[in-house]
Amino acid sequence: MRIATWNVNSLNARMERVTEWLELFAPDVLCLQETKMADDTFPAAEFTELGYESVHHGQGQWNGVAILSKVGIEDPVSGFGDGIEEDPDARLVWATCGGVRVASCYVPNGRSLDDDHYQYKLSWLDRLLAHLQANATPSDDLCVTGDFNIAPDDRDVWDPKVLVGATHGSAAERERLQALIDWGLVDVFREHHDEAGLFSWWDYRGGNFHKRLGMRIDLLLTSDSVTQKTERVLIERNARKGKDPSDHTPVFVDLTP
DNA sequence: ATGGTCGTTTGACGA
Repeated sequence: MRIATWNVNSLNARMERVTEWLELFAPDVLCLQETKMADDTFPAAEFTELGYESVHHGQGQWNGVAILSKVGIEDPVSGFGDGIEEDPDARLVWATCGGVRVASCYVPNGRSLDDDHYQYKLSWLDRLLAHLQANATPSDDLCVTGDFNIAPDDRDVWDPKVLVGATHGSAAERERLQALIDWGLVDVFREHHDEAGLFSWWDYRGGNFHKRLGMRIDLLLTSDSVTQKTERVLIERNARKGKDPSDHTPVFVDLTP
């Protein structure tokens, strides 16, 4: 089973690239982030024609997350569903696909360390952990994936200096990510690759992709049973090339049956 | 020279 994640930076703008990628890589599950559309404009019928069931949690011009699956969409949940005040942003959707509980997450960017949005980012990550504690156990088959807007360590950014005094690598963010890992998840990409400089996002500006100036912020966090079944984890860098790419490229994991 | 690019959109703002 192949589970992929991709921040598409507008599904309207990216639909051709997404359908092309589905045909080329035939993931069983594809988690999307930043669809930037409302539920009533999500192109579910087009995905059905390609063999995918789907669930979308959108709001309109910003945010929006989805899960596409060829192996079933069971028990979909949008948002945290924890009875506390609803998240104002559409950033989380869950579904069980082929026996794996999958989350498509779009963690808040944070903007800057002195911005209210940074506190929202930290509290959002706290709430994700609380949601896991309340709704899952580490012995479940879990794949919590998406755009975390966190570079887990200094190998995951082209120059660690850009993270000094900035978001994406602050101690508080990395502590939140570590708390998810301590609960019972693994950044499964790092089970298979040690090198620095393997990125999933590159700023559109300044030719950063071609200069290899990026970050690895799109993560697949797997529970132990899923980690044990992992054959490979790949960043599909070619999807960042060519006409009208997203600024993120897909990352996927292949599991043995 | 203190920007650079895309997306939402038609004036800025978010990433």
